[in-house]
Amino acid sequence: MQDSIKPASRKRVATTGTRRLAPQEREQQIVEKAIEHFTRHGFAGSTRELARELGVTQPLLYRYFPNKEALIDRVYHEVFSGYPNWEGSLTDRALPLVERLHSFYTEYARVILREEWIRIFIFAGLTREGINSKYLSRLRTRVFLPVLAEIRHEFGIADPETPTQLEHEVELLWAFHASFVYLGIRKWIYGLKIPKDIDGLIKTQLTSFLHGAPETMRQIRGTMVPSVSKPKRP
Amino acid sequence: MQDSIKPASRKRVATTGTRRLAPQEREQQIVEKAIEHFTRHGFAGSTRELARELGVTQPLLYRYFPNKEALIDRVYHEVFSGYPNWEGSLTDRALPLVERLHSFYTEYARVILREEWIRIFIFAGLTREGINSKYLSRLRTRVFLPVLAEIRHEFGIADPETPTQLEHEVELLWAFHASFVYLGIRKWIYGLKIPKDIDGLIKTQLTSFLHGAPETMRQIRGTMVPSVSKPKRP
DNA sequence: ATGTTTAATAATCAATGGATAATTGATTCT
DNA sequence: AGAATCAATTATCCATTGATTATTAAACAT
Repeated sequence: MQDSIKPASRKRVATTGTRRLAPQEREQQIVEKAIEHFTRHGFAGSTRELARELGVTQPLLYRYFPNKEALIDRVYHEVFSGYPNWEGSLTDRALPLVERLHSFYTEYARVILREEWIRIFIFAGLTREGINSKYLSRLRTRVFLPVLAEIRHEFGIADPETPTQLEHEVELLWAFHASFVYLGIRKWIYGLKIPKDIDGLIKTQLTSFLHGAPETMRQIRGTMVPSVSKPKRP
Repeated sequence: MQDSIKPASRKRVATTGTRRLAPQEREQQIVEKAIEHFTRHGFAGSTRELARELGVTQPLLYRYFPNKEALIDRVYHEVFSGYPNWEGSLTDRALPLVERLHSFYTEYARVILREEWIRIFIFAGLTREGINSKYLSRLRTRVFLPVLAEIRHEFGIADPETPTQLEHEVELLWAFHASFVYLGIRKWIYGLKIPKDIDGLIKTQLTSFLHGAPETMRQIRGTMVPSVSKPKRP
């Protein structure tokens, strides 16, 4: 079992029957397998089976986490934290808007089209009400609103005149965004095949979006008259 | 099933403490509450709590369903069956395409934006691999492909020349479709507010889609050259 | 009324799963 | 080498849950 020989520093390289790891290592190992486990079975996945997958007894988990809930929290944050300022480049007008959007969504897709991202996000939404709100409101302020501003700038569209007009614009962005998230849902929840060429896909959707959205934003201005309803001007 | 005609027909009108219902009624009652129950808690929701919500003992459920699995199956089919030929009107060229799409998606949204539809569909996808395939392949053949054909016809676009081109077109439709499904996901899974004016929203998305998609379909023809790669013609 | 049918309950089982306490044994320090 | 430390296991508890069996009692037929 233990390759006892050697100076103490000789850590066992995670063969089966791994015993007595450094706490830090063991914790990391648990978290990683827990992500895998909860990704597959949801948060209802049992600690016993998780322990089995780790090749470890179930009570050991309780040395590292006070209860199952704490482990779940850790898993959630491990998956959804630590993406710093991704969105920064969206407003860099040195580059053409299409390119900015393309490179942002390329990176974004790379992250969210992973099995654990999609499934854990959805599992979390289903069973822990409101837990995703922080992520989603960041998405709105750091992506949706800036992108809308860039589109208005690029296509010379006036700012929205009412909150309702703004919300309609935001909906256009939700729709665009959804086309990528739903790709992940189709793959990792419905079990469908999706195109391999994600990059080509992003280009196509982007083309479609940039043809459709600006024109629609203009119409939103024209149709949805602000406060005191003016007569429509044809 | 003797529906004993006559005076005897005086059934207790489901006050609390309802005992001894006609089997048919009881079964219906169980199914309805089960839809509610599994919608909220997923298929992991316990039969005991379901029984409690019904005001009935848990073993009674086993008089009506051989096991929990059978009840779940029934719930699934109750929610996702029995929508006959919805899609028929999509190809009725007597009406303008915009109107056809508008009325189809109005009706479609009315159905899928319900809590039980969204949540049970997702719960099912997450825990029973492939169970949604039948529904989804019907969606493709009865909605996506016909709509694409109608768009080509309306905008004078040639048929796709390769399977890949077709799949890119289908992706455009998935994206459009996703904008509605994701509305339900935002509401019933993320717990976000969504616009009240769904009808206005459908119109906006439709405008955007019909501005963007046809143009993109033309580009797909131009860019993705069939089999033996011809030189691009500008 | 009386007996038959059967909807519904009471009682109970066995398996599962989260959590705790006591024990073992590998590693490290002196 | 021997003692101390603490990672990991063993044993066990108890609540929950799907499922079965035996019993009760409401409704109907005669």
